[in-house]
Amino acid sequence: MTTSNLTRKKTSMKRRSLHEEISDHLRSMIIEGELPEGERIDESALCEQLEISRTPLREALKVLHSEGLVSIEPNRGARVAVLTPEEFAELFELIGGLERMAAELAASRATDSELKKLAQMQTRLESLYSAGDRHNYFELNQDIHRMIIAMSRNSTLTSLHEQLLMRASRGRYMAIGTEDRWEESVQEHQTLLDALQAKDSVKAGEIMLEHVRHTGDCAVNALKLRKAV
Amino acid sequence: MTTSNLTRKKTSMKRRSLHEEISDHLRSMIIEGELPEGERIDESALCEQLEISRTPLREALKVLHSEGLVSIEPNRGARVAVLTPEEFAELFELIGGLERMAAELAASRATDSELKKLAQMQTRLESLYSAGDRHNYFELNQDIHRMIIAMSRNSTLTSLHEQLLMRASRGRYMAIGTEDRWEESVQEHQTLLDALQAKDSVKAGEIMLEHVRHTGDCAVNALKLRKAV
DNA sequence: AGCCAGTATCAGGAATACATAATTATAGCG
DNA sequence: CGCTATAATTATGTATTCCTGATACTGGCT
Repeated sequence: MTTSNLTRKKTSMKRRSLHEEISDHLRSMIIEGELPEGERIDESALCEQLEISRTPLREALKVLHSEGLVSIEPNRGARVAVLTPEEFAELFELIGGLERMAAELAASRATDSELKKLAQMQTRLESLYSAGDRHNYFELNQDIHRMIIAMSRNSTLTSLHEQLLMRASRGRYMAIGTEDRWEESVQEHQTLLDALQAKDSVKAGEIMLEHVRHTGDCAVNALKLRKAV
Repeated sequence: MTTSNLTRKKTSMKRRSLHEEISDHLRSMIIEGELPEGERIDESALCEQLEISRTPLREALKVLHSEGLVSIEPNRGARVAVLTPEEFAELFELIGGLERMAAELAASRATDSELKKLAQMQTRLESLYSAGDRHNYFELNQDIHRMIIAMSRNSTLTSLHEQLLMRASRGRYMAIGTEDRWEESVQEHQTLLDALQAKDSVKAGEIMLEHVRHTGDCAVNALKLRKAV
């Protein structure tokens, strides 16, 4: 039997299941802070609010749980995962390692056009810094990091990084809480760019690791202070 | 054979939900190869086999999906995720980076008793190598790696590593497919131990990275060959 | 004979219904 | 008056049912 499936060609229609959409929705609700840390997640209430049934919601909660955004206690329901300073520090340590790896790989794998794009982003970053536009600076900063991760040409690494970033994102904005750290950060980005352009893997990795470590330490301290209140 | 060891006796009721047990069960089924790569997962059939209903099974599938062990196409069901050589290579690259990080941290954080324990394991590893006991060698090898990860004192890193190892485990055993690589591997473990005992973070990290990279390359090649058949 | 259309069948997705554990309220007792 | 035990209530966990989209089959057509 010749099963030549010519009609198998299926345009990647984004057929999103309900639980997928709910996952995304809840994920942003958590990240945006709409659902605060530790908040109890009342299934029935949320179902009513989102106008869905419990089945897909519960599936979504399982997904978010294994992403580390939600904690589930058997027979006691789900709540938005609380991030202790210790966990947050661990997370940043981990992210630092991943970004270092990415920077190393990026140094050896990046194309010229990618480097050029990165240079442009860096220029814009500096102007945003000069303008004191903290919000857009922060956004662009994240984009630059994401760009470097993507330049590693490792999609597994990329998606994992993205996921960890989400877990950490609730605290990450604190990183640029102080002006002096801000200036330092811009500097580090520049030297990192230099290393990448020079295709110096080791150096790029080192700079990135230090950069993230600094950022992380800042954020951890900010978080500890805030928790102490 | 068809006997389900998913007995849920009320007497031994742990706090584990059904979907959690199912997740674990399916996870081992996949890792053990009982459910081969690409195998379609028929929900009704599995439910009947495990004597449960579809609801918890589907929840478990969502979890396994976000762990990367199962792929889900909307309206087309779930199947055991297939690991292409490319993905496998990415995975190993990633694991390499994580283990390097762990080795670096371990070098600075390990206690003397941990180092002693590790040295004992190394001794045993060498004797297993001499005896040609491949199976136990492989087991101990994994334990050593896990031990070093644990010595990093970063539980987030540890659990992530464990998860990635699962995804890769179906191909990992191929790593020691050749004798010469085997001997090399034992050597690398020894020098790694030396570096850890000397608390030389950088060196420990480098050795670990190289070690995993070698192992990975071997495994990737083996996988490619096998896929080509 | 091969191909396409229409239909039948089936499996997965979502909603509802049911069971059970946890929490809270209440009543009885000390 | 307070404490404990037990009942009521609520929310979670699981099963069942319904619905919808996908695949397979059949029959008519070129």
